[in-house]
Amino acid sequence: MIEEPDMMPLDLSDVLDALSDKTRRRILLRLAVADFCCSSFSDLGPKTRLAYHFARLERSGLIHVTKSGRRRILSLRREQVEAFFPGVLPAVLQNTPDHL
Amino acid sequence: MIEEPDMMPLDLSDVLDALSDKTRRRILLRLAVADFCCSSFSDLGPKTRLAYHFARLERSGLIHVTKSGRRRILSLRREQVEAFFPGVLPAVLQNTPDHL
DNA sequence: CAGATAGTTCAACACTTATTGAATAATTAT
DNA sequence: ATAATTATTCAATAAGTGTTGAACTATCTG
Repeated sequence: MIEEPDMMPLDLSDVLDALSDKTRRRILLRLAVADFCCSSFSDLGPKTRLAYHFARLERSGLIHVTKSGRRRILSLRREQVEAFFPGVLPAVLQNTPDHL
Repeated sequence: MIEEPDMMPLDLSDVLDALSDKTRRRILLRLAVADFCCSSFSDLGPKTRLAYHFARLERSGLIHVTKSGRRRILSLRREQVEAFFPGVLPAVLQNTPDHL
């Protein structure tokens, strides 16, 4: 099995728009530490609201979602984002407080 | 006359939202080089459309507008943005191509 | 099989955004 | 005062955003 290159091109407007929401930034901040499943974020809002933001993050290309049993594992597409727009994601996340 | 501190607080969501538009990023890219009046950007779109984007940039706190005769001079609030969200603006502008 | 778990999709709603043409205001020049 | 320049404001329109509750799908457990 070869690693998927997963080089779907990113659009800076889409990325920044995805980053412009506080809930989405908080999600990304946690994913910068480790992968998590959707329900790990339940403290950030009701699941139906989160599902919307997960989908938003996925179609911007910032995260990747993998099915694992009945879970969906979210992971940050750090290298890809950095390859397209170096410096942007680190700068934004460094200015995103982790406290609720 | 004392310099205005002009420390109106910036909000990261507002800033990123302002940065998520390509036309607005192109405006900022030019303002990173020098101050310009509104009509200097006429190649980026009709004036009424630009007026909307100028207003959007101003209320996000990214630019400042000064009257000078019949002109309005736009300037980038670089220090203030950098003071609030270090690294964000440079990272975004470095990933914004200058060509049309 | 039934029941719980994990998560999405849908429809409805209120709100915001971006764009355009027409009208307007302010300033300067003749 | 008239006209030109610079730029904004307004109303209308079309499309996108974020939120919610209800319904749904899929998976696992007993």
